[in-house]
Amino acid sequence: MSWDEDLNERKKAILRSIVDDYIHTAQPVGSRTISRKHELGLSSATIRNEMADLEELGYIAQPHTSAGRVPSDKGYRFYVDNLVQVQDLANEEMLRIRTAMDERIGELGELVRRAATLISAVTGYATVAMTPQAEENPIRSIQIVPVGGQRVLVIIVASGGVVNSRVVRLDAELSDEGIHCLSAFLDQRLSGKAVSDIRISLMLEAEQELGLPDGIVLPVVEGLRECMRRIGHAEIMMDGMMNLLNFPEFNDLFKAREVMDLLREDDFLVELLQKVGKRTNPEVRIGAENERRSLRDLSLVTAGYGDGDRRYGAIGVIGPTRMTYSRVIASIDYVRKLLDREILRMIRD
Amino acid sequence: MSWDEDLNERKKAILRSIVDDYIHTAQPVGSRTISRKHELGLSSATIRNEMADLEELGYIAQPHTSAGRVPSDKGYRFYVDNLVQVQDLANEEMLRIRTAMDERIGELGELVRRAATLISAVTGYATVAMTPQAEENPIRSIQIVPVGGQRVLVIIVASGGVVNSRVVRLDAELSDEGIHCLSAFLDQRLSGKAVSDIRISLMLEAEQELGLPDGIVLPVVEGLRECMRRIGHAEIMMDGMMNLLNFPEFNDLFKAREVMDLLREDDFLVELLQKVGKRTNPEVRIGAENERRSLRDLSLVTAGYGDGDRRYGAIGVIGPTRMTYSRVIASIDYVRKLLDREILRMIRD
DNA sequence: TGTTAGCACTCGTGCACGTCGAGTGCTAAC
DNA sequence: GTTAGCACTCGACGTGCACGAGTGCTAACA
Repeated sequence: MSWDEDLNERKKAILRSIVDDYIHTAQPVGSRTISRKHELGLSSATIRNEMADLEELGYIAQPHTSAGRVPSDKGYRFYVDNLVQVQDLANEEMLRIRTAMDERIGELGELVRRAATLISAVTGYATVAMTPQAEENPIRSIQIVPVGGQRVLVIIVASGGVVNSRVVRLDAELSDEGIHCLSAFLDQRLSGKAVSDIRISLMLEAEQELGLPDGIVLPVVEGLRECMRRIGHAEIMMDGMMNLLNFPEFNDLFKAREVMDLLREDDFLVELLQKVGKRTNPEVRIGAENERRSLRDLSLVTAGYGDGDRRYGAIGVIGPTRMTYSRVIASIDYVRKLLDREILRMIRD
Repeated sequence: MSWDEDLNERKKAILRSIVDDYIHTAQPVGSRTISRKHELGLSSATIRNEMADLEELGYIAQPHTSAGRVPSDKGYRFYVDNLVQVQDLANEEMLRIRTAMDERIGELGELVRRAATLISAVTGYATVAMTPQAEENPIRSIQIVPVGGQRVLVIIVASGGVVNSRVVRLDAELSDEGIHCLSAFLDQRLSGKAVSDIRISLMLEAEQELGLPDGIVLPVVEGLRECMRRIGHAEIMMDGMMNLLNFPEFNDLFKAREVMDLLREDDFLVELLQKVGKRTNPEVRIGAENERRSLRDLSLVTAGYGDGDRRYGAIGVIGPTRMTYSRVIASIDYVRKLLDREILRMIRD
């Protein structure tokens, strides 16, 4: 759209005032309010005239005749595209985020979860995050480590350096050496392969060659499969959903439930975040720009992170359309950068 | 209390009818409803007389003059102690739970999380669960495993067979053999010790004796400490909070928020569940029997699980006072038994 | 003596109506 | 082009009223 032709500077200033005010109060904004609070040097009557124009152009709307104005989706869109000034987070906030993200965490999932927690703490909205996924990820190495009590820790490192592990209970006893041999065997046979290459023949071979009893190889392989399943499937992390209940737009319990239910649909969230996956710059989807009906009163700010190539995930903030876009965009962008850095640190080897 | 003297059989039957009905409808129960729905062979007038008595005795109450009756906390208490018939879950339900709990899961935390999910799925309420904790748990064994990219997996097994692991990024490069040596060194030096025995002297010793560069031992030890911290501190798992929004008693958004906020106070939940920790039989706390103000409209059913000795955790269901006690008690008891079994499997070695 | 039918009474719910005030659009004056 | 003034609109809120569910009480019945 060719926005700039539409609005002169004064209209822009007034629109900005309306949006800013509404973001804070959640109440329709009247002409008098603007002429008092914001120092535009204009009387309420003048502002009323401009507001009538803005309404005709579709940037704002009136909930009912004698109410103030409320930004429309188009109004928010213009605000986000042209009016909002994204400024860096405060130094303390950046420091806090950086410190929390910089604790030598070696597992991506843990890091992403932490990122989500930080973002919702900083913004006060709900955050969703998706871990990178890479189906048909070749196995780089496998290790089986005894942890006592007929249990072993199954560790898998996939290409790209993703690690996953799981404690598995065996159905039979096996010496530490036996476990070590099995570990070496599986590592040697499966390195470079995909998990779908694990076949029954391989399992039988392992049992025969190493002289293993029943009840060893099967649980281990099940564990490997589960680990690879977790690596291959994107994992969704969430935080701060309860924050949403603070906002008056969720006073309608039905709406609140609708959104909460939506946020439990992992499949939907995966699809949503995959779409934005590769776009690193924060992207804003406002109200009805969202396809899902239950999101049409909400806004979504998303950004992708990743290694710049195959492995990418995304983070997103969900809040009312009158969210503090500048702050949200700044936070999400900052955290994204940190994630990018960490992911590069992890895969370099 | 010496309940039985208070109520004759007919009063008991009427009280049971009131509670049963109210649990389903959440509407005050009138005398006519009872005389129609429940086949007691009594007219509404008779029932009215009995209800007046029950009210005087404090078992039921009237929200206002022309409304039906609602069970009081005392009424629920009597119902739970004397009237409710706990019956086993349906066979399919038990099977479903058993199958999900029986997947050779070797890590207690994972198991407990699954237990919580199952309980809230079966009951339709919210579930909280606490993992066993054992502060000052001696270390049984330590293993450090390279996973590529200057990262190692730090694995700790504490007494009682609890396993915890974490991927840690090192600040310097180290060969696989070097890592192996460090692993053996730490394992040998720290087995049987508590985590508080890790001193700077030990770390310096490790660096000198093994000729390690800076940036290796510190991250590893930090990782160990974090693992032990997780093992030592009880972890709280939750599931099904959103279920609560379904119930009309949460239509008051303020109340809903209050409860949700409470459920985020891990400290409070730990304290709560620790109190019941060792009592294995399901215990019911109704309404005002709870100390916390925000729980006074809710009921809590809890049960402890563990090895019968030092290590114990607890699970609990939170719902409106008009919860389906029989079902909740049955579910929680069944899951508890399975947890007991698994925990014994894990520590035997 | 226990049970029941009948009836007056209570009180929350839903609806119509009136008042109040915030905010608007329009007009005329500056 | 800007602003003061004014009539108008409409939601919020309070009041009054009819309705109905449910009660307690009394008197009749078994």
